[in-house]
Amino acid sequence: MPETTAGPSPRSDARAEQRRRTQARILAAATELFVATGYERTTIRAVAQAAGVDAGLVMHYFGSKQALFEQVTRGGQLPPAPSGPPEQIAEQVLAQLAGSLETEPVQSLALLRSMLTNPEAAHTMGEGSLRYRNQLAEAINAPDADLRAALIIAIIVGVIVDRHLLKSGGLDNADPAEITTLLRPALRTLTGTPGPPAASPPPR
Amino acid sequence: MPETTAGPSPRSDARAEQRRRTQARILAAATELFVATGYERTTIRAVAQAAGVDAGLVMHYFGSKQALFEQVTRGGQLPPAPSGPPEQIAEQVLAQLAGSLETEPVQSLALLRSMLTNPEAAHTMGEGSLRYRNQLAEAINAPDADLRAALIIAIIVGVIVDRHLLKSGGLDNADPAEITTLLRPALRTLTGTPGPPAASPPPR
DNA sequence: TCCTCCGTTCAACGGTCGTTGATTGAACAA
DNA sequence: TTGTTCAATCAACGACCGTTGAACGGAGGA
Repeated sequence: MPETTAGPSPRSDARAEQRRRTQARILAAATELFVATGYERTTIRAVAQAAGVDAGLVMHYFGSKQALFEQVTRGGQLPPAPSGPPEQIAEQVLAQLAGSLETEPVQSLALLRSMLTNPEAAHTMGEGSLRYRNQLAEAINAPDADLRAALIIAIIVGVIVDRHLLKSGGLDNADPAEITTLLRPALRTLTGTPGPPAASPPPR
Repeated sequence: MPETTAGPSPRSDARAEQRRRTQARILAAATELFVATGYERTTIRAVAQAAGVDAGLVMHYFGSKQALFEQVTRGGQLPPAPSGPPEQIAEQVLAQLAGSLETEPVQSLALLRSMLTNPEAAHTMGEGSLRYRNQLAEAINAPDADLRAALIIAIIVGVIVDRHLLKSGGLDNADPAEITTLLRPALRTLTGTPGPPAASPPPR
């Protein structure tokens, strides 16, 4: 028994390093498979093979398939909800969307794809989404702000689903800048655009 | 052997009637389960039990689980793509969306939910969606009509997914009329609204 | 050196899945 | 009636799943 009770081997331990590396490899393989094929089709054995280890080791480290999935999605944080003056909300949402279009937020994708078949995943994302939506609604000063916020989220979800999950939707390979440019006027009709009279002159 | 070779027993056959009824019951149960839980979690045994028959009978009538699924989604037809003057396209899309918000198009939902986990389903809907998108793009006269059409579809998909599949999205229980009212200006920014100078005066 | 720890593998379990083929029993034709 | 057809059931198969517990083997401390 070691002398200190306040930590797992403070000295440099080659085995602990190896353990961490293997865990990370398993987590990476699991993330990739969950995103690619969803919760149901992803098997512990496939994750283990992709990580180059035995299936039993995955169980030993993560306890169960469900726990592994939760560990994967734990890393996927929603971006901070937009705030500030209403005319900037659309810009913030568009900026976040642009980021999601270029570099895939793999954890969120795993959650999104899996929540359609896995009730646990639906619950996990449902909570995060609710917080984001409430903050978004708060930033929109309108009597129907809740519905407007829900629609904005629905649009974002639709674009991400279309691009990353349904590969044949027509938004794959599209330029993120063009997408945001076309989406800007549409989102502004939902965020309020209160003050300025002539907001978006259509190019004609 | 009957006298006519041109049809399966033209006289009233109680067995044929019973057979048709059972097949319909299986198909209804399968549709409901595919929509509710997706392709992977739907088992032949569960379908059979919900229809009050044996699992073997489902196989005998439909051949395989995949064939049963295709039979279910075969009935789900996309609405005719909008056409006519650009300023009416948004209205036609909104009208179709309103219909989808009130009475669930169960076959399309089964496809939509399952295509996120089942590659075959993704391919099936990908074809139908492509036709719809091309027609929609043709009705929009703009250099980036293809991308605009894809975005319109993405928005519709997002709204339907949010309302019917992710139950916690904030669009469930929302009034379809309110949804379409809020979505109208947003869609008009995508369909073009070409001629008239002052198209949509924001309520102020 | 011997002993212990621990990352890792291995074989196997109970269960469920899609699928199959033999079998039953009632409705039909003769 | 007798024989045939066919909707429907039943038991079982092989495969794969998540999960478990015993066993192996190299590294670290004595």
